[in-house]
Parts: sequence; C-alpha cells; structure tokens
Amino acid sequence: MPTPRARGAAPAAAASRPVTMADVAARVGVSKMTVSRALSRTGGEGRRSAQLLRERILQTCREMGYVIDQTARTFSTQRSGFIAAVIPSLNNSNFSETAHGITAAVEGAGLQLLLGYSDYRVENEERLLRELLARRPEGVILTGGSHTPAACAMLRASGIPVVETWDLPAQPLGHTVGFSNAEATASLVRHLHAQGYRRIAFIGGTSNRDTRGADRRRGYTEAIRELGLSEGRVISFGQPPISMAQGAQALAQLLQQWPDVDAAVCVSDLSAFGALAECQRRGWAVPQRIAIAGFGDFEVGRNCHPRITTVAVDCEAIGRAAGELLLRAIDAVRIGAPLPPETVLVPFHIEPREST
Amino acid sequence: MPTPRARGAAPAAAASRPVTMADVAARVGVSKMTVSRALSRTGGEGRRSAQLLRERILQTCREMGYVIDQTARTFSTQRSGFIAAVIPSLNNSNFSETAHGITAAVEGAGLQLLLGYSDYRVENEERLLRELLARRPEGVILTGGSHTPAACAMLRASGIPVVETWDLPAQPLGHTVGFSNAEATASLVRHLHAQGYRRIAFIGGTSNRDTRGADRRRGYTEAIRELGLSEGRVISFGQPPISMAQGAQALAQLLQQWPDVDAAVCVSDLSAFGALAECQRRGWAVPQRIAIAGFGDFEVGRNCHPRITTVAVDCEAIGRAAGELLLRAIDAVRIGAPLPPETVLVPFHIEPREST
DNA sequence: CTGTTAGCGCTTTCAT
DNA sequence: ATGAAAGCGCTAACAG
Repeated sequence: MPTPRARGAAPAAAASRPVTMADVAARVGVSKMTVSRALSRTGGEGRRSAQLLRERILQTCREMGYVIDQTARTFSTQRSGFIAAVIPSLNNSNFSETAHGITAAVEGAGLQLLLGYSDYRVENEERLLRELLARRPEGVILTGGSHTPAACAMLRASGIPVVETWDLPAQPLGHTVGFSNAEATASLVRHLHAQGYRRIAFIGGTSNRDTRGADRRRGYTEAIRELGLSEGRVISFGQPPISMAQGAQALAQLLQQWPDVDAAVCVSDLSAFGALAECQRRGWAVPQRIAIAGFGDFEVGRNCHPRITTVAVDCEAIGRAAGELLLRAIDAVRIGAPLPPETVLVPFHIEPREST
Repeated sequence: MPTPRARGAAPAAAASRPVTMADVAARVGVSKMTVSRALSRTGGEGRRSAQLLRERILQTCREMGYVIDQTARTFSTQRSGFIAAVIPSLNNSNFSETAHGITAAVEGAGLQLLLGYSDYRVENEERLLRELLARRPEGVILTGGSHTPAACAMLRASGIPVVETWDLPAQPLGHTVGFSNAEATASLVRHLHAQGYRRIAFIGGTSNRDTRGADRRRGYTEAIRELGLSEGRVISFGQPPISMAQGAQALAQLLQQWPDVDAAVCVSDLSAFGALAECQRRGWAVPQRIAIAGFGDFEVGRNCHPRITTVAVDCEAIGRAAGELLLRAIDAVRIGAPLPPETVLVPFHIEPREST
C-alpha cells in the first residue's frame, strides 16, 4: 500500500525519505509482515517456495538500499538493543579497557554499548543519564558509587538493571563489580613499609569529585596509622582528572614541605609519572633519594625508566564481569524474576618495580 | 485515560514498566498533549494559570521519576537527536580531545554524541556504522578517509551529512576537517635538518590499517629525498595502536641496524616516549647520542624528561570544527538545500623541546 | 490555551 | 505460511 507521499523507487539514490519496509513489500508484491519475517528469521527451514521468496525479499532490500529502522523496531518491541555505560573519562586506559571488556561481554548477546563520559562530575553524570535513559537502554553500567539523588531516582524509576563498577559502594543501587580502593592503597603502603620506607607521603586530589581518589587517600591514612608511622604527609592538588603536570607540581611542594620524606604514594600512575619526571629534572635519584609508587598500572608506568611500582587491577575483567552480570540481570528482568543484588570482587595486586 | 495494564502509581518504586506520559497526564488530570507541551516548550510567557499548571506538571514528572521516551519521540518526529562519531581508539588523548570538541560544538544544538571505536580496523568501522545508521543519526563524523566500499555505500544511501576528520582524503565522502599528515611530518623532518641532523630515521607501523601513520611515513620519505639525505632508515613494527613498548623495541632494532643514526622521527609521541625510555635504560643520552621526535603532542611528551619535540595539532579544534560543520550541514539538509562539500584545514606546528 | 485525532514503521496477535 | 488489524508513546495538525 503506497503511502500518500511519493517515495522514490530509485535503487540507492539519496532519497529525501529513507526506504521503508512497506516500499520493499510493495516492490516484491507481499505484505510488510512477510518482509519483516524474512528479515528477522535467522534462516530457518520452511518450504522451498518460501525459501526462494525470502531470498528474493533480501535481494530487493539490497537493491533498494533498505536499512531497517531500528528506532521503529525499538519502539514496537520495547527493546532498544543497547546498554549504556558512563565512565569518568575517555582518555584513561583504565576506563577504556573496562569499556572494551563490557563490549566483549555484551556483543555476543546482540547488544550494543553506548558510552558516555562524565568528566568526573556527578552533575554531568546525572545529565548524561537523563539523556541515556530517555533512549531506553536495557541496562546501565556506572563507574563508582557516588551519584546525585536525582540520578538514583531516575535509575530506580527506570526499572532496568544497574551495575556499579570500580568501587564497593556502601549502599549499592543494584549490582556491583569492584574492589576496595582503600584496601588496595593500604596494601601498597604496607608493601613500602616492608621495603623499609618509613616517611611515606601521599599525593592526590583534594576534591570529593573523585571518590576513588578519596578512598585511596583514606586507605593510605589508615595504613599509616596502623603501622605507627608519622602521619600528615598529604599533598593535595586540584580537580580530577589528575594529570602528570599536577603530579610534578605536587612532588615539588612535597619535598619543600617535608624534606625528610622517603617515599611518595600517588593517587594514580599518571601523577606518579609526573612526580618521577620532576625528580629527574631536579637530578634526584629514584628510588634512592625518594621512592615513587602509583596506582592503576598504566602504560606509562610500565614503560618509563625506572618503571613505577603500582597497584595493578584487571580493568578489562571489571568490564567483562559487569557486562556478564548485566546480561544475566537483563534476562532475569525479562522473564519477570529480577536478580537479587550481586557483588563481584575483582582481584588486585601490588606490582613491584624499580621506582621503589 | 488509563492503559489496560495496571501501572503502579508508587512515586519511585521499581515499576515493571516505565512511567509514561499518559501516567503523568492522568495524575495531573490533563491530557497527554498538555504534558508534552509543558515538557517541550522552553518556558515561554503564557497566562499565569498556565505557568502554574506547567510547574505542577514538571513537579509531577520529577515525583514520578518520569523520563521522556526518546525512542517514541524520535519515531514520531523523525528526528533522532543524536549524531554518531567513530574514532579509532578510546584510549588516545588525540581522539578523546576531538570527541570533547564535537560534544562542545553540538550540545548547544540539542544533539547528543554517540561514540563508537573501531580499533583502527575498517571492517569494525563498517559493522559499527551499520548499527549506528540503523538508529538514524542526523549526521556522522568519521576519523580518516579510508573506509570499506560497503560503508561508503551505506553512508551515501543514508542521505545524512558526513564529515571526515584528521586527514585530507583524495575523494571525500562529504565534508572534511583535517590537515596533511604527510606535510606535517615533512615539516618536522625539515626542522630536524635545520637543527643539523643528517641521518634521520623513521619509526612507525607497518600496516595500512593506520592510514595516518602511512601518510606520516610518506611525508618523512618525501622530505628526506627532497633534502638529499640518505634514505631507507625506516623501522616498522606491528599493528596499531602503536604502543610505547613497540617504540622501545623499534629503537633497539634501529640502533642495531643503523648505528650511525642521529635522529629518530616516531609516528606518535607514544612510540617516541617508548624509544626515549629505552635510551635511558641503555644509558644513551638524548638528544646527544640520538635525538627523538614524536607526533601529536601527547601529555606524556610534555611531561617526561627530556620533553619530546613533536608536531602539535589542536585536536579539540578538529572536533569543534567538525561538529559545527556537521550542524550546518544538518540544518541545510533540513531546509532542503544540502551544503556543498566543504573542507576545513586545521593548523599544526612544530613544538621544539629538549629531546632534539 | 487545551483537547482530540491520526499517524510515524515496525512487530505482535490473531485469522486465514 | 501469509495477511490484516492493532498498537507501542509520542507529537503535528486541527478543533474548540
């Protein structure tokens, strides 16, 4: 049945309006439903004549340059076929590896990953989430456990499964895949203590914008206290994302304020590398004059000289686990039996290198 | 008008079905249209009573955790409200800055950016594009000028504006925002020549997966020839994304194969940094024993010691220009007067630092 | 200013 | 195995 407005039958010309399923059906001389079924059926058995018809339909689609309208399909089936993930920053190998892991986990299930980044701000996360949820993702993966009340409300109202990653929130919104940033940093401090370091400082951000950073500082403080070391050697710089340049600045400030310091634990490998480079610029031997440790096992820390002792986390595994958990949760919702909240702990380990 | 299936009126309980506009309308006691208008109208003048009603509607939306169904809206208006961009890699500050620039340019126009990454493979790009185009983006931004024939066909058939970035393709699909990677690398070689270097090598990838890398190598070769320097000093390593570790390996190979080399031009700052660290490990002074230059002005090259001479490109400007151009093209299509193909050249410059 | 009606392109359901 | 009708949630167009 041709629609009122004229639709070009030209094979692949940039039509003013895209070709619809009805156009294809009209051309083949069948109903829309037959085309719909030909496109969705995976290629079943059927009669010989049906097989041929199906082939003819697919061929016609190709000829006409027809691409199924996923927006209409989504609308009709109430299944968008994608999941949303919000990460703090694109330009951070930890999070981009996590995104890879998510992709790997969900692509087999025919779901697409839609990515957004918050620049480490919960307000941005809220805005992003509003836009993302408006497109009806089948599930959401978040980084960290800190969100605005409005964001939490939207997430709850959406009724879709949520996985929080990279952290162990006290009150999870749904499922969790992560580790204790505080515990990991405390392990690192204990490792340095075992190596003989006693005047250990911490270099990190000030704000609570980066809650993982704050957790790491807390882990440092707790370990220092527990080991009976002298406290208070904490240098704070500005807002995340923590940069190499900030690490360099912080190191300069650190050595001016506490010249006796013998080791610096940095909130990430990026700031650790900045601190390391600053030492090289000043001619201070690392680790002889001062030891430097980081967090996250970034490429730069594995490849610089000396290489940086760090806390290694399997970022891609976080993504894979989050993706798999979300998949199970989505299936569970679909059959009407929501999954009770689960927590997956991912392991971390200290990677001793030449910088300490 | 309540729909057949029961819908919980509970404020923010995890409803099995998301709240719809009809639910909100029923709660407020108006029609769907009034809610629709209250949500879409920017906040005009109107009567005092209408103002109050609008406020009450918005408040009810908030209370009920209502999020507009963008899929239905898209379907109804035939405007998806998003643009798609494909970048080679997430974990590359050049491309993530470009993505930032795109976001900055389009968010004012009420468009959302949907990001995909191809891992430097045109086949991945094609697959991604198929899924993206099925969701009816209003425009597409691509990285580079190399795509599969099928991808080009889909793009053309979609009839939506396309911008290619980071390159100057010989046969653009639509609009272009970029610079000549070959010319930029040639400039760098001429800069090194002016500094007195004569036995200049190139470290880069082998494959044509990274066409920008291949262009840079071509620029190197042309400049070497033009300057009458000795040719052939090219070390190639594996597949992109080019890594720091590959740069280190390549440097070792380079010095073994051509011990007389006095400068190395690397395909990116990442491989340049790997090469630099390898020199430090071997105790070879940079730039005295060998000078090292990179491409892209990455954070690591600005912060390491010595800092790396590089070709600086304003990546965010590429994104902004691409976003603005796409916006104009989308508007032009909407009024039925497609924009003729445009090309925007973004500037680059040599950033001399201590590594040369 | 507000309500009513009629689709957007597809799939589901039921009939043939 | 195929077709016809209904409807997913929203908005454009028109009526009041």
